[in-house]
Amino acid sequence: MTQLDTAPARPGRKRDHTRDPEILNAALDVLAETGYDRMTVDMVATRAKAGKATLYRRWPSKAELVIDAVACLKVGDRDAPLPDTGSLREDLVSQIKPHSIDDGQRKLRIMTGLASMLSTSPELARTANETIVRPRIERNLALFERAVERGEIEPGLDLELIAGLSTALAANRMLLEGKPVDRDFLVGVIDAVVLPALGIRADIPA
Amino acid sequence: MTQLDTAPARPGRKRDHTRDPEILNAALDVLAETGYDRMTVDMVATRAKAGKATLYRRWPSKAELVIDAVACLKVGDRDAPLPDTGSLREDLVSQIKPHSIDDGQRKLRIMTGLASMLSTSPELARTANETIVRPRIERNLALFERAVERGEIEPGLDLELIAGLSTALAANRMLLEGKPVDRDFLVGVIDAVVLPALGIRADIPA
DNA sequence: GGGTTCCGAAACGTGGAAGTTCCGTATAGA
DNA sequence: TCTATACGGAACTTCCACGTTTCGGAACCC
Repeated sequence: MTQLDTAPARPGRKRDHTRDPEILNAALDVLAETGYDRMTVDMVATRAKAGKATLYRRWPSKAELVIDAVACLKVGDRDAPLPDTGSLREDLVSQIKPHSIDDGQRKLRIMTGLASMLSTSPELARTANETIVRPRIERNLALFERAVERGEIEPGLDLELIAGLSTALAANRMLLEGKPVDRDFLVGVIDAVVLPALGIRADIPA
Repeated sequence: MTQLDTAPARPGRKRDHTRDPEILNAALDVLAETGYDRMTVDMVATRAKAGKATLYRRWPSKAELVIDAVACLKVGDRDAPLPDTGSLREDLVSQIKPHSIDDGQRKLRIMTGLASMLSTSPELARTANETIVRPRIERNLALFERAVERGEIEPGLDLELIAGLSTALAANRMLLEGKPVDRDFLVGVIDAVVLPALGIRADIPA
């Protein structure tokens, strides 16, 4: 019905969409550092070495820019192969790599920056949940289910709840206690909470 | 040196300090509902049926008003007697009362509203931690230690970590999943995570 | 009772950030 | 080559919330 239906061929310079990821990444960085409310569009533009007009040409508002940035957030090592050592503990621990820790810290900071919006915008809450926390939980669930098939843990447990333990505790530690989420902490959570909840006694107590 | 050193006796109407708690409570309500950045001093004044000038006569800025409100937050049932049923599970479950659930939900929402400030203001982070989350953890720790003395759980566990499980999971559930933190959920956390982490097998599986 | 201060309410000044427009330059289509 | 658009950069407008001041009235001390 509109003139754009049949004639989208406009003259003039085309938008350089290769810059989109840089802008969205800059938005995520500023978001992680300052939080949604204190973050300004100027900060994002400066960080991305772009003009503010360029940003508003592509996203209608600050809110939509942030939503898109979260939605396009690199899913991290989703495609990385799941470890399969035959031992659930080894599988879980082998997932804790320096790269994975840094990635997790950044995502945690992004979630913190979004916190004030999560209760206001259900759409953003759903997007953030699906792109940031779900992938991590899904990986844990996959490891758990393989352990069930091996007979290492018994069926019937609330795996969903247990798979979310590490992220919840990590968020708590960083936000409230202000302590770093390092390898020792994550291994400690696995041994002290996750494995016991799965019915696996700590076999390396000393 | 100033005239206030020796002569604090000023004439005129005195400040009605009985209104302080109402104002601080209104501030906490608005904070829980809208979050720190979207909260305005006008909202607090209107909610408290007070003038904005009255608020600024007592607190020099919005930030200090909020800090004071959090610091003066009613510590809830800190003085309520600890349950002592002889069974750790009974002790933990008996703490879950309707009043306690509502109180916890409100405090969780306040923490959410503060989230954007926690990483900015260490003073506020410490205050919020001490008045909101620590009391709950301390109660759990006390119950745990009595269970250690009874021989119900073995010593040497990371009780500090385990005592913070329920609050961390409750925050996660409300903020990310948007589901209510009700009695069933809290009991489920105790049975599926807390007690196993303490080395107590679930004795009521069926 | 006079003077001083507090009260709630409303108007006011100010700064900062969202969103818009303009500029000079660069790039693509006709 | 000419025109229309995108680009980075900066000025600009608009809006909103902090924080201040003013006002009529009420409470308290002398």
